[in-house]
Amino acid sequence: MITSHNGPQPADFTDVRATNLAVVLRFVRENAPCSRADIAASTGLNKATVSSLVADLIDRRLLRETGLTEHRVGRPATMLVLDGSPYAAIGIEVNVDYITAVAVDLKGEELLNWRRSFPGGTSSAGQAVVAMAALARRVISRMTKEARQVLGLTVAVPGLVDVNGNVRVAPNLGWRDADLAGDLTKALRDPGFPVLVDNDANLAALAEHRFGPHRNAANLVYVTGEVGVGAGIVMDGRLRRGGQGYSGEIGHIELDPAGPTCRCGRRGCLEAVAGIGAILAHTAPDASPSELELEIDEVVRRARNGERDILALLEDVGRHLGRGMAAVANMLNPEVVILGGYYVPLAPWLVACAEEEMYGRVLAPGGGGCRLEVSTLGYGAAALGAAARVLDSVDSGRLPAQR
Amino acid sequence: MITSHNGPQPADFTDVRATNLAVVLRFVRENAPCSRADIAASTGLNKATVSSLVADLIDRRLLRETGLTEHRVGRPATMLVLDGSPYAAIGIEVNVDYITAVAVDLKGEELLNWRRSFPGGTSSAGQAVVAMAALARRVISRMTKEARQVLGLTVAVPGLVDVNGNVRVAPNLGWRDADLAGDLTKALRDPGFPVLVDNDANLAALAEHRFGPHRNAANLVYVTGEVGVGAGIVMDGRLRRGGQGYSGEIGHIELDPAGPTCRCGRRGCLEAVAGIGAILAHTAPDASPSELELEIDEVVRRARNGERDILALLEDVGRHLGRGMAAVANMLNPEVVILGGYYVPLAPWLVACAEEEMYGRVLAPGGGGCRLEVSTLGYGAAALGAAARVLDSVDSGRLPAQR
DNA sequence: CGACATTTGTTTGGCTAAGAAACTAACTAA
DNA sequence: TTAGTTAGTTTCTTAGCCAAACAAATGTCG
Repeated sequence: MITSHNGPQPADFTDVRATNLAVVLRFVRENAPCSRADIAASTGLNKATVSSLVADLIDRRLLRETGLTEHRVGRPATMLVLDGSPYAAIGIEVNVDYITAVAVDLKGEELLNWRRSFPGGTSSAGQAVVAMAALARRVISRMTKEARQVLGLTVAVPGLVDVNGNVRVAPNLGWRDADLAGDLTKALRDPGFPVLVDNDANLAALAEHRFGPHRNAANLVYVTGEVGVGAGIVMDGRLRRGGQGYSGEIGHIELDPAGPTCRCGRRGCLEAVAGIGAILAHTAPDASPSELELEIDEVVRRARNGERDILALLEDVGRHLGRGMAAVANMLNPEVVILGGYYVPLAPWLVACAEEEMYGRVLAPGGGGCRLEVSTLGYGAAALGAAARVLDSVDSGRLPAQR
Repeated sequence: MITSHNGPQPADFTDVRATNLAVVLRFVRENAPCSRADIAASTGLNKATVSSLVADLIDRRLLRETGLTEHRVGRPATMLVLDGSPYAAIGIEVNVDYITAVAVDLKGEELLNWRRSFPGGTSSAGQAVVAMAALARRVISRMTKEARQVLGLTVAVPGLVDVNGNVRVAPNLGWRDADLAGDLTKALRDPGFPVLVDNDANLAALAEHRFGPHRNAANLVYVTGEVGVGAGIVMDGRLRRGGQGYSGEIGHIELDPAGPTCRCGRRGCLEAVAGIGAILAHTAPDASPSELELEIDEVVRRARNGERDILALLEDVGRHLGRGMAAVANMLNPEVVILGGYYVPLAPWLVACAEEEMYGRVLAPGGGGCRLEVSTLGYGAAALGAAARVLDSVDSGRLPAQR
């Protein structure tokens, strides 16, 4: 059944074509190498239709024929695979102390991953645009040199990004009301591909949804573990941004009215009791943002050494985290909640407690089938998701123009 | 853009037709009376296509031509309206002390609204099926007498209902693992229309989404105010049920580890500090479920009289409720949170406090545009939503067969 | 080895349904 | 009466899916 998801929009033949092109593309992505006959059999599309769709996709160099099948009864099949080579999707993540750029091909293979230090915490949005544009230009020129067409660029920002891609507030960067997408487009002088901006947690969720081990889950939540705690929500296979794009702001869910003071001014917020800050408040109260990674390494070292107070601290944080995740699981019933950011290195000491708390608090029998897992995508999840955002629009049928 | 929302499903012409029929149907629902020319102009469909679609819908008696327009320049337009008369959708709500059945026509006009007392709290699911089937048969025969074709029947159950319509747990009814949809279909002996089961909060949310004053909101949350507190979540225009169908279980979000004990055994759950039970625990600790309505009336009377202790109690509950709703608003960023059930009569004394707490706690600027409102649909919201569930499948293109 | 079975992918023709443009219809205004 | 305006239909074209026949390439078995 076809359903337009942004209100009553009529459909026509080009929509059918786009839908079916996307179906074939996604099928090959998941089942490569496969033959036209496989596609027809599995999708229910007619063989003739599949041939036509595949021809179109080969013309656009999204698919490529590889060799034939080995000895079997009947005519050997021509196998098809994704042809990543002529395209690239760019994701950029801006953060307190660095900017990361990644480029991936259609398959999601990482083509480059550049990190460049940048004083995000003390720079204006304008300065960030200049820095991002410079980095982006280098990435674009590298891609061009490799004869790849850039399909799009998405920027991941730690903060509230509205549905139009304007950054409303980015507390750690000190930005307010910045039209990042517009300014960056201008700075790149009409680059000929879409430039988008989205929240980092949203994009990390997208990365998990496309590349992670739980990519089959239609409902998942990604939780960032930085100084701030945010979430990206995928429900029914798509990112859900809410009315204005501010969904997933779980950091200030109040878990304990008698808890410690949060930087938002209230008490006992999830962020204050289970954020990375809650750990560092005990171990390195004066750490600057750029030292976070080092400090966390130190916490990991001490936990490995079995230091009692650190272990107790982590258990405590884990329990609070579990309580917060129980709220998430109760409200959204996702298949999986994925912990990211600095929760990843700390996971060995956090997750058991968190899981126990969570499962004990989820109302649905068997926890509603919701698991608590740790991200395997590393720190670059948001940048990777930003690139995935570009691929998503290809997957939903907006194919690059024919050669 | 067409997007199939349950995985990669190919599209063909019948999908285009179904989509466009649904577009026209929805347009007329929202803009009746209107002419074919209006439809073409607003939807972007070609005039010829609209004529063909409208002819089809008139054939199926979903639309009807009314008179012509009054004197204007040019040929007068034939106006179109929804033709509710030949169809009916049935919604049934089963509860602790009664079963409600409503029937609506295509426009959502209520055709009947029958309430029948039923000891849900002490009856088995099997007994409930017998009672529901008896009631349903009377409704069906009444509809048949009125020459209406029944398009479907949906049952609203206060409890966890999985994605297949099985009731996993319904604490207040004492049910577990009941295949209500299957059993009711059997009891009705192959009724020739779909029989579905869903959670009451989900369906009430659907009722608000279709009939309520905020029907334009693509993102809304409906909160039940009964002994239990649950939510139905609409995001991007559709009900979001989560992985197994258990989304919206906000009643046991833990707001205060030092709070009063909840019936789930833990402390400080939203339900325990802001549920209706939290009020009655102070005013009528021994009330049985069937006396709830009376007891709430009594609370309203005393609040109207300005009794200090009652007002303080309601303010306190309102503040806790506001904290819970802040968690909802932060996580989902809906356009509106709608309070239902017994919160409605108590709203005059609850909402101001709740709003204040909520707005103060929502991180997004301006509360993320999220308002707190009170349901205007009355106690029958879930039953009405159950009927709306049936209309939804018509609206998404599954039209009844041609005459 | 050759006839036959099996499987793949293409070609042909038919059908559905949307769109463009011309046309008919029914009115107002002057 | 004539011109202008808007509504809705008719006719024709086109996109694109499907079914069925067919061509191609291989294995199998007598």
